[in-house]
Amino acid sequence: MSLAQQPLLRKERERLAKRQEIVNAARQVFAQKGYDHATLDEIAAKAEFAKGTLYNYFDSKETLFREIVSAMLDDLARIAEVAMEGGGSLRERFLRYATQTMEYHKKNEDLQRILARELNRMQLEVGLVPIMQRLRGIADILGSALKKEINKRTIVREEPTELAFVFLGMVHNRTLRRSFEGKGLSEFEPEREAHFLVQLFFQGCEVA
Amino acid sequence: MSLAQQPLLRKERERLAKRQEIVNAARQVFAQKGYDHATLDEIAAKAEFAKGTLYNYFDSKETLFREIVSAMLDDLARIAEVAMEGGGSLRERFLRYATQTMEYHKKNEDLQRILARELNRMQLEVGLVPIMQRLRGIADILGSALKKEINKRTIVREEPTELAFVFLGMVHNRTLRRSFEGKGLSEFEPEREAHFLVQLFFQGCEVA
Amino acid sequence: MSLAQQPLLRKERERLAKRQEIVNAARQVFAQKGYDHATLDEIAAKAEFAKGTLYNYFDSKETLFREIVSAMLDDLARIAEVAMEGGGSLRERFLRYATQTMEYHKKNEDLQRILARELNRMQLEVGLVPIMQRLRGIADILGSALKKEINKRTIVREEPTELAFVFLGMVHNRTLRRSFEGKGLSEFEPEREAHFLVQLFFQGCEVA
Amino acid sequence: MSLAQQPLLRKERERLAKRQEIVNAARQVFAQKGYDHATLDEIAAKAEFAKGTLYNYFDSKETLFREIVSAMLDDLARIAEVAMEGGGSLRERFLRYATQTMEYHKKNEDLQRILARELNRMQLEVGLVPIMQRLRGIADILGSALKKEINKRTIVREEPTELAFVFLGMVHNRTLRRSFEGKGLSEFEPEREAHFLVQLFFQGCEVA
DNA sequence: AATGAATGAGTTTTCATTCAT
DNA sequence: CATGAATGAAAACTCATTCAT
Repeated sequence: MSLAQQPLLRKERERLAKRQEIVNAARQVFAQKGYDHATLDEIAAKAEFAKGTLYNYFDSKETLFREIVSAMLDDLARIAEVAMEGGGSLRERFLRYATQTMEYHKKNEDLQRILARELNRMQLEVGLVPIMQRLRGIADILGSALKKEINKRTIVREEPTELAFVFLGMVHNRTLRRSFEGKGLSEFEPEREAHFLVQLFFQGCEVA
Repeated sequence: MSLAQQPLLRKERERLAKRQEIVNAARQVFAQKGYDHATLDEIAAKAEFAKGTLYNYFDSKETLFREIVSAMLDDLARIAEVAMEGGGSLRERFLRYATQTMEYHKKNEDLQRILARELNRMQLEVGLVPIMQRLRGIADILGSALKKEINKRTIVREEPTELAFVFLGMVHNRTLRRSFEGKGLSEFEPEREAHFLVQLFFQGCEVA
Repeated sequence: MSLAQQPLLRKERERLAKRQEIVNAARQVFAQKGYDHATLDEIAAKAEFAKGTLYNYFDSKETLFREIVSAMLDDLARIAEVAMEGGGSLRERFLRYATQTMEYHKKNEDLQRILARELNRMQLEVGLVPIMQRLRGIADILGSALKKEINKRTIVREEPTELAFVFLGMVHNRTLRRSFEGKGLSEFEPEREAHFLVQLFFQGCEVA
Repeated sequence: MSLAQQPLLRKERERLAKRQEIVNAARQVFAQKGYDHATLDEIAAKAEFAKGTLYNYFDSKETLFREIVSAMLDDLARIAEVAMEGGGSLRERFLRYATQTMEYHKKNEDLQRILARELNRMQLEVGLVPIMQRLRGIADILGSALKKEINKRTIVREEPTELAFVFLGMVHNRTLRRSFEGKGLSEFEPEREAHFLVQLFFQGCEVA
C-alpha cells in the first residue's frame, strides 16, 4: 500500500465511519418510531450531525431506510446460506439456521422491529428487489435443502419453498411476538427455542 | 311494530348504512396505504362523502381506525370461540378454526393487510386493550383446548398458549404471505391449506 | 281583540318564547367561551333545539350575537337615562346610575363578560351603530347632566362627555375586574361601591 | 472581542433580528385581528417569511402570542417601578407613571389593543402567571406608594391596591377609548392627560 | 464537508351554513 | 317549523429537502 494512498484511505475510512454513525442512529430511530414517524431531525440529533449533513451521505430518508433494511436482509440471507452449506443432517442444518437467525434478532432487536413494522412497506423495493422477493430468496435457500429429503420421500411432498416458508415464519414469529409483548428479548434463549421449532417442524413433516 | 316507529328505524338504518360506507372505504384505504399514509381526503372520496362528513360519524382518524381493527379482532376471536366450542376431536376443531380464519382473511383481504401493516402500531390500544393482548386472548382460546391433550400426555408438554401461538402464527402467515406476494387470495384454498397446517402441527406435537 | 286573532297571538308568543330560549342559551355560551369559541352546536344543545332550527330565528351567528350585545347596550342606556331623569342632586343621580349599572352587571355577570371579551369586536357594528358609539351615547347622557354643573363653575371645566367617560370607565372597571379575578360578583356590594366612586369622582372634579 | 467570535455574534444578531421581525409582524396582526382571527399565514406574509419558518423561531401561535403579551406586561411593570422609585412627591411620581404609561401606549398602539382585545383571554397564563395577576402586580407597586399616605391619613382609608386599580383603570381607559374610537393616538397628549387624571384622582382621594 | 435557516406542500380537524325530509 | 346530515373553506402544524454560508 503506497504512502500516497494513506491519507486518502484515512479520509475514506473517516467518511465511512461517519456514514455508519448515521446508519446506526437511523436504525434506532426507525425501530423505535417506525419509518413515518422517524424524523431526520431526530436521526441527525442522535448521530450528532446537523440535519443537512445527512444529505451528504444519503440522497433521501428513503435511501437511508432502504440501506438499513437491505443490509439486514443480506445478513439474514447469509445466515441461511452458511447454515445450509455447513455439514450435518438436515435437522442439524435447520437447527443452526434457526439458532443463528434468532440470535441475530436478539442481538439486533431494533432491526427485527423495523422489518415487522415495515411489512407495512413490503411492496417497497429495497435496493431493486421487493422485500417479499428477498424473503423468498431466503426461503429458497432453505427449500433447496428440503428438496432432497422430499425426493427421498422421508418428508411430506410439498413444494419445498412453501414448506421452507412455514419454517421461516415459525422462526420469525417466535422472536417477533416476544419483542412486541414488550418484555424484550434479553431472556430469550435462541438455542432452546430452535430445538423446539425444529423438532415440531420435522416431526410434523415426516411421512406418516 | 307501530307505523310511527317506521321512519325512525329507517333513518337509523340509513345512518348505519352510511356509516358502514365510510368504514368500508376506510378499510380499503388503510389496507392499501397503511394508517399514516391513508388520508381522510382519500377515504372521503372513496366513500363519496365530503371530508367534514366523516366527522359526523367518527371523532377522528384514530377512532375510525380503531373501530376497524377492533371489529376484526372481535371477528377473529369469535371464530376461535365457535370453532373450539363445537364438537369433534381436537384436530377437527383446529381444522375448523384454521379453515374459517383463512376464509375470513380471503373474504377480507384488506383487513388482513391492515393487521399486518399495523403490527406497526401494535402497542396501540384498540378499544382499551393493546392489540397484542387481544391476540393473546385468541391464543388462549386455542390454548385451553390444547391443555386437555397436553395433560393427557398425547401432545408435547409446552405451555398451551405458547403452543397455540405457534399454530396461530402458522395460519396467519399462510394467508399473509400470499397477500403480500401480490397475487391476491382468489385462488387460495382455505380448506386444503387448513388440512396441511393441522396435519403438520399435530403430527409435530405428538409425543414421540 | 278579536277571537280570530287569538291563535295567531299565541303562536306569536310561543315563537318569541322559543326565540328567547335561544338568546338565553347564546348569552351563556358567548359569555363563557367568547364569540369565536362559542359554537352553534353548543348553543343549540343548551337551548334544546337542533342546530338548524337556530336559523329559523336568526340569520347567522353574528346576528344572534349582535342582538345580545345590542339589548345589553339598550339596557345600559336606559339605566343611564332613568337615573339622570329622576330627581335629586347631581351626586344623587350619579349614585343611582352607578348603583344600578353595577347591579345590572351583578345580575347579568355573563353579559358583562361578553362586553369585556368583545371589546375585541368593538369596531363591530351592532345594529347599525358601532359599539363604541353606543357607549358614547351613554356617556353623553351622563355628560349633559354634568354640563349644567360645569357651566355653574362648580366642577372642572372639561368637555362633559369626556368627564362622563371617566366616570363610566370607573364604574365598569370596578365590576369587570372582580369578574375577571375569578371570584364572581356574589359578594359585590353595588351600593357601597357606588358611594365610593361617586365621592371620589365628584370630590376630584370640584373646582379647587 | 476575538475575531473568531465575530461570525457567531453576527449570526446570533441576525437570528434575533429575524425573530424580532416576526414578533413585530405578529404584534400588528394580533392587534388588528385579535388572537383567534390572526392567522399564521398573514403573520408570515407580513414578516416576509414562509409559514413554516415561523416554527423555527416559535413553538406555536400561542407561544408567539404569549411572548408579546408578556413583554408588554414586563414593560408596564417596569414603568410603574421606575416611576415609583424616582424621587418627588406622591403626585409627581403618579404623574410620571401616568405620563409614561400613556406614552408607551401611544408609541405601541397595537400592543395596547392586544391587551384590551385579550382581556378576552385573561384567564390565560402568560409565562406562568395569569394576566390578571400580572396587572395586580402593577397595581401593588402603585399601591405600596399610596399606603404611606393612607397611613398619614391624608388620603382616604381604602385598601391601597384597590385604590391603585382605580387609578390604573383611569389611565388605561383613557388611551384605550381613544384607540377604539378609531382616530388613533397621534394627537393624544400624554402629559396633559396625565395632569388631568392625577389632579382628579388625588383631589378625589383627599380626606375631606 | 458541515451547517441550520428557509421552504411549502400536505394533513387533520373545526364549524357556520345549507337543505332535503 | 324542526331536524340533523352534508358541506367545504379555513387554519395550525410537520417535516423532508434545498441551499447559501
